[in-house]
Amino acid sequence: MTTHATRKEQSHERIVDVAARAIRRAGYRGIGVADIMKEAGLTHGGFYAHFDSRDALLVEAMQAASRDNRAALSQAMARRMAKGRSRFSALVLTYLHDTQLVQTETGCVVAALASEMPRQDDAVGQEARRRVTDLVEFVRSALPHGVEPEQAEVVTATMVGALQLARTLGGIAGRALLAQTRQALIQKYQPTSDF
Amino acid sequence: MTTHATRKEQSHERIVDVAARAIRRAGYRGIGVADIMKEAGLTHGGFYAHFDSRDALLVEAMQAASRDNRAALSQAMARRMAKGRSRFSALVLTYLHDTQLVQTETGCVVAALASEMPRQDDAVGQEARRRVTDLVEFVRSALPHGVEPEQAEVVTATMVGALQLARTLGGIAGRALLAQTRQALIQKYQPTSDF
DNA sequence: TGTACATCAGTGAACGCGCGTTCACTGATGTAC
DNA sequence: TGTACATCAGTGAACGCGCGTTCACTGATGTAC
Repeated sequence: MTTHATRKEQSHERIVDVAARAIRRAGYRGIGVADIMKEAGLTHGGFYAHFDSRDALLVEAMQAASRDNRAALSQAMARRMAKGRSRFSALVLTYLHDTQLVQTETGCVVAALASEMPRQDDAVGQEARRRVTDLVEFVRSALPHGVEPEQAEVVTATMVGALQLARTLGGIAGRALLAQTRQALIQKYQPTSDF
Repeated sequence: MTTHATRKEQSHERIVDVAARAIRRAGYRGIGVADIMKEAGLTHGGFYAHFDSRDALLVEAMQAASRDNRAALSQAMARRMAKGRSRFSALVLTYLHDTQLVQTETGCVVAALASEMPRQDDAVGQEARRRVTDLVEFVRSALPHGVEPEQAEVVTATMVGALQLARTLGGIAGRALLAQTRQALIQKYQPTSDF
């Protein structure tokens, strides 16, 4: 709980950060322990001094991915709100921005892994559920006044689904899908053009 | 193109059918060639007399999964329409029915694999894009009169996302998310209560 | 109807490879005096 | 300030295992006459 982390803590953080990007880029099973360690500038042997198992790393990686993405999301939203956008519009425009099509590895961990999440057991599955509920709560906190809080689940599903389908389609079709979804969400929940 | 398939064609169909369920249950990488063959009542050696590669099977499996699910979907929708539901309401109520929470292996292949789809190359990636566009077109064909056709993408994203999040959450939370999404979609696009 | 042979569909051992995990060891850092 | 030693963080070889793929072979089915 101080400013200067030990050598080991720095390594730990680096490994988790590499894994947080790797799972979003390649999926839960898309990258191995050895490659993660190499990308963190280490050799694979040292891994188990940091984590009990590969699954334990996945849990920490999901947390880190969520924390980092939430910070970036909030920052980008703040910029839009400073320009007069409502919090809800800022969320939709940021979460479904065209750049999200290719920024999978620093993007939303739920969108990156949603269809793999139901298959995860134990600690990984539990952490996946937390990531979904956290995202839903974040969306709920950004709903415009007057909108029923129960709409948070629907808005979250729409945004997560749209990002996945757009990434699958790619290119022009993907960008069109994102644009239509942005417009539809804002038009439905924030029809008074923003303020 | 006749009624009685050869011995080999029957095996081929059985393998594809097993794979179509396996990828929806476990993901693209969740089951191996040997296990698929065993589940089809064969041994793994014969696999390459049927397919050029594992990827070639995945392509056929996605097609079969889509075809079978579309048939089941249409049938269940027809039952609801016979009871007075509109085509759109029937689609939403069927696609987001509570039973879909656990029927992953016979359910929608897009919902089962959406977050893995953007990572697939070549033939598998191409088939994944086809499965997405096909689903969007099916949804478009079910939109109520008067709704802009461009809404098909948004509705599809909402349904696919909702099914994934609900499956991740599971249990009561999952069913609540499905119910809210069903209600929101029908209320928005088919507010005149159905007919 | 029966025999001889070709083709077909599937078998099971083997391959090279990459994975998660373990472990004996090493070199660097920190502490005691 | 310097020496001796303990601890710490990371190394790299090795393990058992499962995977996709290949291939020589076998038994069953179908065809020719």
